[in-house]
Amino acid sequence: MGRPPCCDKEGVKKGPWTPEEDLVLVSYIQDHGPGNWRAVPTRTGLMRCSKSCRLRWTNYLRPGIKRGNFSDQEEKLIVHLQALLGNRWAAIASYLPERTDNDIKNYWNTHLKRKLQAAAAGGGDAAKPAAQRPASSSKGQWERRLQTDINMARRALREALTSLDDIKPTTTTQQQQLTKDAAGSEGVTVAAAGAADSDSPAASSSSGASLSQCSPSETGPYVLTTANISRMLDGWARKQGGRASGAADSPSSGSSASEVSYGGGATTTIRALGSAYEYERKPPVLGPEQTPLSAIETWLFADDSTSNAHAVLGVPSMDYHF
DNA sequence: AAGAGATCCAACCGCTCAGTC
DNA sequence: GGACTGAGCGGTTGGATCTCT
Repeated sequence: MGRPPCCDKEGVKKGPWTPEEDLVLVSYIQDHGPGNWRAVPTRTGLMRCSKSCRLRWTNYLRPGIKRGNFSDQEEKLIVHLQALLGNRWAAIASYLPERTDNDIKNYWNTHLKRKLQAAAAGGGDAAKPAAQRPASSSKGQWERRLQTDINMARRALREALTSLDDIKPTTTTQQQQLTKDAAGSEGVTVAAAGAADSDSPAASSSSGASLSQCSPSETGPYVLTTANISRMLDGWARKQGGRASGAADSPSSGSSASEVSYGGGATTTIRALGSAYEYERKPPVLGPEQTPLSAIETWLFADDSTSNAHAVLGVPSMDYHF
């Protein structure tokens, strides 16, 4: 039996989302939370497939998403997780809370795969994507396998993180700088989000992610706008019942505001209310004082019993041993 | 300056899984 | 237990942008 389409083909809009659509979706989710995607198009009036709405939210509008500019740590982690898990991008993304599976998948396909192929051609095949293992037919099966292999995963991740030590600066000041850089890119506070990572190469790349730093005169309004919507969401959810699109809510004391510019000049000021991901299912974004992988590392080394990891990664109370 | 090719990424498609009746 | 439905996942594609010649 053929599965019926999730939505009628007629009258369903496709292609890039407009800022107006984004706002409608964001406003709806502010009020109702993500979920029940089937109802979203009808309730919002969006001429979009429910799947499209969900995808737009999870991959672009969801708060706490970091775009582009993959760090060496993230890169290494992705490579090793891919080797362990195969192309299970959602599972891999679960270890990188700020990244979407789509983002990781794209990054893998456009950067890492090629890198590894080049590395393999160069002789070393240690990082060979071993994930050409046959995909299991059942999520339950692979989750069980994952459970079974959890220690192997931890070991491999330790190797990944340890090998970073060869890349990373090793002096104290350099480590501090590294931590600061990571924090700068991770601690996307509403006020300063646009200025994150200004010194990284990728920040000046052509990717849409970096465009959030550009002025409207430098970029089209759309990318800037959606980036700001995403940023706006970083602070949205604390106040129940408040609608950001209304922009009428008074900000809580001391909160910062982010301005969302639309189209050719109409500007909607969105008051950011602080960071609370009320409806967020992924783990919360790490604070600016943490390195981006510390949560993973904490997990990674949770059941080990030695203690030189912090010397390597600058993360306190983390064990690290071989 | 302009055209061709390469690159990147947002979005779509089709499938499977899980929950409900 | 089977049918149905919603949600999620991974593969793929279309088009915008960048780079090279």
